[in-house]
Amino acid sequence: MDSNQIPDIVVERLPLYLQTLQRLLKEGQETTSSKDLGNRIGISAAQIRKDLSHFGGFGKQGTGYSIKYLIEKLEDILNVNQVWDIALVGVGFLGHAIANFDGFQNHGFKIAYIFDNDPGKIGTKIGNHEILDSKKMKEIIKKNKIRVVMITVDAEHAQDVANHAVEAGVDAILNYAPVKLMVPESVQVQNIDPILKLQHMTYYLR
Amino acid sequence: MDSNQIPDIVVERLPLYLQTLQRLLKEGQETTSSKDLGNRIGISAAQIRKDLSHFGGFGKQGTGYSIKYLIEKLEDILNVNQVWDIALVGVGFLGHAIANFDGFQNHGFKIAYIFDNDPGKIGTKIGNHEILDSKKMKEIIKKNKIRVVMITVDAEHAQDVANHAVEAGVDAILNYAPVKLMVPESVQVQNIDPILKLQHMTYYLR
DNA sequence: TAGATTGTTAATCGATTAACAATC
DNA sequence: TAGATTGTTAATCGATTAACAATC
Repeated sequence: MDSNQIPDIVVERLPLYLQTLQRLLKEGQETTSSKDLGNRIGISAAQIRKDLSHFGGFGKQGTGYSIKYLIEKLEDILNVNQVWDIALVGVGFLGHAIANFDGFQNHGFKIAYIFDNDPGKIGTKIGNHEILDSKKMKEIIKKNKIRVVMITVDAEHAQDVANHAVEAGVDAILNYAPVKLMVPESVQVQNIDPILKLQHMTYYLR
Repeated sequence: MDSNQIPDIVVERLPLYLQTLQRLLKEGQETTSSKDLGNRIGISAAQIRKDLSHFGGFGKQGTGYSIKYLIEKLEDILNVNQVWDIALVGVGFLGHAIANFDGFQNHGFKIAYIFDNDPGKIGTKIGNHEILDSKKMKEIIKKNKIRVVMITVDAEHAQDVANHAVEAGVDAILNYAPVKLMVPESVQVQNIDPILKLQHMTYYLR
């Protein structure tokens, strides 16, 4: 166990470990080793052991790790042994796709509120969610203590939405707009931008 | 100029530099400095200069970088001074959203072919693209020398699609399915998975 | 017991930062 | 000229890997 600050690059790998372990469990496997897990993920066994050792000793010499137990531990560490209500802001094609995505539920998340500022959309439904007026976002986030927001509005409005969300008390933002959001240091931001990923790959295409 | 292998972590940052420079150009700015750019992106000026120095000297002492010139150079380096035709496979909500996204065009990409295996979808249209039968994917990719594929099918079918794409000659895959794809070393893979990003953030939420 | 695999320490490797001469 | 900023070298920092005693 290490009570110092955990490097963020280690934290970043934990969800990947969790995902892989969950797949193995589903496939009926009961134990794994750092070697096995590393092979599947494409990283070294040493790195997996080192990463996990920041949080404790979860394995047994000779036999490796109980998948079920390690999943539990990782869920605890990542705080996904609970369900986080998410507010989704922006109902374009992308927001619509995310609102209809059913993969969040089993992994610690739930789209709980959906906002848009288009009068033509407000009041209509996606699944069983009514689209709410963005004007009410701040109030509703505050009242329901929502801490996680997904932003799927266009680049021009993303910073505005982020500002309102932060004022309402949100402290994690998953941003799909192609802009760097300016937020207080205490607020987590992660970006998803397919263009950056594509351009990263085309570098290698000659 | 450095003729050795460029670290991938450097390559990964270049699209972000390009994106930021394009925004600055749009805002009417004509020159920038490593300090200015660093401030906007949230990294050090030294790192930007070091990164760029792998590819050549693009700036002028005292005045910094011509934004227009640096954009040109980065587009050359990233091979996005051309338009890459992309094949999109899987027309669920997400595939639909991507097919309708108009942000690719100006950044080096174009959705050129869309595939699905659902007879109810084949032959219907998204915008002016007809949805084609996945059975024809391999042939069409080969014939049209498509090198980039986006996979938006579910986790169970993603590896299958990847296999066919690779057999057809594709060498870059943007994968939205929550699985690690097994492909030859020569094939680039990038993953987009919102759950991993969300769990990365919830680690920090106490 | 013999084989396998952990958790941890030390060694290696690589990335970032600081500093500065060169020069616009 | 004086101020600003580059490109590059050396110093620092941090992450990954190798190795191994402990032990299931």
